Amino acid sequence: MRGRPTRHSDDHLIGKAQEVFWKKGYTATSLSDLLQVTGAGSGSFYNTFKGGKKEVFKKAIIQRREAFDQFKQELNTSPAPLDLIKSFFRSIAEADKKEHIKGCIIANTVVEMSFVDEELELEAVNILKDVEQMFTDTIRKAQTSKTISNRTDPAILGRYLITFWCGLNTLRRMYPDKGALLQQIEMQLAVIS
Amino acid sequence: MRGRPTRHSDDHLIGKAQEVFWKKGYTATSLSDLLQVTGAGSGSFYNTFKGGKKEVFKKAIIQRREAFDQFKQELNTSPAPLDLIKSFFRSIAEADKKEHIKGCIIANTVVEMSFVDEELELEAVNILKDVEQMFTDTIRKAQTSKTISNRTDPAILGRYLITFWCGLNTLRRMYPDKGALLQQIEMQLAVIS
DNA sequence: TTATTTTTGTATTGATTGGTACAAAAATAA
DNA sequence: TTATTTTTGTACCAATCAATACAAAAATAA
Repeated sequence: MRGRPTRHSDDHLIGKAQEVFWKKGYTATSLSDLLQVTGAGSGSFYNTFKGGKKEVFKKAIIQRREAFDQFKQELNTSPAPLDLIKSFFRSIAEADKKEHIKGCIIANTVVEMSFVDEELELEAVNILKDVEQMFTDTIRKAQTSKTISNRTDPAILGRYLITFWCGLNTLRRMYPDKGALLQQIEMQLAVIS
Repeated sequence: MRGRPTRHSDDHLIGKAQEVFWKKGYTATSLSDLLQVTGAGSGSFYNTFKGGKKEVFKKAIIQRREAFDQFKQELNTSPAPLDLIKSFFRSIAEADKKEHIKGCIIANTVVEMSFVDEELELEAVNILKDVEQMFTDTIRKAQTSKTISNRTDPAILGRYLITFWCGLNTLRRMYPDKGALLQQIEMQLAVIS
């Protein structure tokens, strides 16, 4: 391939941009924020992302979807998939304060984008629905294999877990504290047993 | 009192501003948005709110706190306060689509302001904590009066309800639909019984 | 009436916004 | 080497941002 070598790979730019978007959200993140954190100049930046700020944000969101898809793969090969999901919830309590306050970038996006950008809103909503589907499927299997005794419709319990996830996204900011969060996580996970 | 009469009362300005903030959030709402929706000119606007955009937002938030305080008053004189809270949750399902997508301005603010404005973030967090306290107190009374049989620590159940409220704030955007929401609301309220 | 006070409307500010233009740099292909 | 291609860095752009300056308007007080 011809041309001057790239100093800033797409992944590097998206990764760094994601960090800022995760903290400040889409609207509050300025282009100069992105240029500063990535180290790229605006010429280089727009050469990479013709769609500008919105394109990078979308790619940052898609990167989170891919991380989720990878988790789903691990679930599929796990002997106890429901335990893996429960462990994931419990591990949230272990995060440090800054991570609590950042929350989940997908849930954040659903809240922020409602009347700001329809396309980005839908993208984020669809990811949450995929996560919900994963919850539902896993719970259904756990019911079939008699791993859990709760016989409530798995669709309702899956929706219960995604609601908990989104609630946790705010609770973590109210109480960015391991003890408080773990107590609530254990109480809510006990429903799925 | 001397001086030219006010065409735009504080309450009118705050009320109209609140509508825009509720939909678009703090950052995405521009001053010209506010001037357009209120009908005021920038001179008049800044004469009323020396603190500019931030002052109006704070007053819009405080107005929501006052609406909550009023609900708390009604709770205090109610013969069945827990039922009033449950009815409130159920009434959420009845809202129309636009209301679902707007969600709760306080929960929205907690999510948006994390790394944007510490003062506004704290203000919103404190309101949610007050709501949680109301949940906890009401549940404690219902346990004492043997209105409910669940003997879990009321602090945990109060925190459970505020987590549900915040989760609902995102679930409503995923499924702005009466049936889906009511099903989830009934399932989660059943825990408090 | 005249002086004073307050709100209103308009013009305008400087700073920041997202985004372009363009030439130099730095690689490969011919 | 020379031509071509792509990235980079800098200068710059129009539009919008939140906010101010200021005089006319419209009331009350003296």
